[in-house]
Amino acid sequence: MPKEKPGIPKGTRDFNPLEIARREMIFSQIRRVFELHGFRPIETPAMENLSTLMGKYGEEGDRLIFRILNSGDFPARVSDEEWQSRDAARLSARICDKALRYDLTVPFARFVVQHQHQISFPFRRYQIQPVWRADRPQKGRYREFVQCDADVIGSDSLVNEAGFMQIIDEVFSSLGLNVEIRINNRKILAGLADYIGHPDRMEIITTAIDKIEKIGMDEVCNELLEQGLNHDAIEKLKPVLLLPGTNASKLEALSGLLQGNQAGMQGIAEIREVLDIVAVTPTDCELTFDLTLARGLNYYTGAIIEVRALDVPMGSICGGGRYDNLTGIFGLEGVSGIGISFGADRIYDVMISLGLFPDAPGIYSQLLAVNFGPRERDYCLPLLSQLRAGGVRCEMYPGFAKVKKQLQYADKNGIPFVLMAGEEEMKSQLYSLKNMQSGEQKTLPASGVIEELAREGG
RNA sequence: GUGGCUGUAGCUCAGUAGGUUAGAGCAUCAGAUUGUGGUUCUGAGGGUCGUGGGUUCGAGUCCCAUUAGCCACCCCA
Repeated sequence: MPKEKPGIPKGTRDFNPLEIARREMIFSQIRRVFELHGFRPIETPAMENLSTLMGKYGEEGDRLIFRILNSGDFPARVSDEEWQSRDAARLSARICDKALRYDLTVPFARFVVQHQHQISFPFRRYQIQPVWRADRPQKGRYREFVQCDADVIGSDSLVNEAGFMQIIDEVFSSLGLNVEIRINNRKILAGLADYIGHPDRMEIITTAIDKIEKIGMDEVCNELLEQGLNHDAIEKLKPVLLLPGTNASKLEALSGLLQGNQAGMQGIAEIREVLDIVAVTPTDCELTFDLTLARGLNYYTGAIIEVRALDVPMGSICGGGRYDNLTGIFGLEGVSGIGISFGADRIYDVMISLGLFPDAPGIYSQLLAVNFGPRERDYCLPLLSQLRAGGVRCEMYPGFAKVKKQLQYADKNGIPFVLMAGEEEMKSQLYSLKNMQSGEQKTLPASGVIEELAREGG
């Protein structure tokens, strides 16, 4: 029998203790800031009904949803004709009722509608859980990754938008990352589409101009041409997208152009108000109004936000926006919400490449008791209990290995103190305590050991 | 879904114009007089060279297929 090679699905990862410690550092900062802003945690299941997810992320999104094959005799429910059709989308809908969650926003919308009678609005929740996408993995792209979402639902006040700017600023400051927050507004993009005479082509226009930075203006124009926009429209659009200057001057110029366009002017007014509110509080991050920011997720209706690391090329590490009617699809109309999502895994990757993690943030025992034999072991165990009662992490080496081996174990696991007690120590009711960093060794009574560990900041 | 690159020990890689028993470093384990680690020294285990076919007297090396991983596009955290 050939042995099975160990492995995990591509795009997924194992995390060792050091990586966990570092990831936990990111999660705890994000959690701390969310809670400081009054958000409260919820959790939802890893899997949702497939129907809950389908159609919420656009055509591309549907394809990237991980489906879960039904249990039992699922083929019996499928006709021969359906099998023969070989239509993946149709078939999967017949043999899969469930799917892994693709993001946290749609499950949250479902949660809100389902529990609307227990929720008082506006509702501020946060959620830190993994999501899954059947994407082809590459740098900064995983098939399983953790999103850290915060949303306010049931309030259309722009204070929320400003609040999220604040949160983003605080999270990245606390992690020591330099970032640029970019903000735009879907209403401005709608106004722009209208302005160039293609009000119905907003989706195409936005996804095209989103690529300006990547492929350049010329390529974007080519793409728009291919999509059926005429020359005049594109020529009209060009100078707008290249508007130079500060946030204020860009907004000024834009409001001149979009005069009389209701959606556009409203978008401009919204951005201005958000910027004004943000200006009241001090922020570290760059906050730029960027007309070319056009996030694809099709449920955004107002503000759209994206954050990028300044010192490392990486996709967006945080994104979000306002959605006016996400709960509508589940039957709760007229509830506006806004939320953001931190991509913990990308933040981790950025911090690794910048070397921002402290050297040894791991959690390990502070003391190892060397195990000389049954009597010596039983002599030490009560002291270990006492130490733990005082909050000192400690452990007894299992089994009676050579002392050399036991010390090696302490060394490799970064355990700073080793407790040794054999014949001699037991006779005089003492313990030998070795400091692994200095090599220094003291012989002390139990109380002395406890004091020493307390002094070392256990 | 489309394209490019790669696949030799647990890990990182060497491997020369195809030629004998495929190497190194790290890691692991064991020893250097039996209660003292991190340094050093010695030794050991571990590979059907991703898989399948082909060319050849002979293939880790050349050709084809297949598979896995990485990178880019698409889209996104």
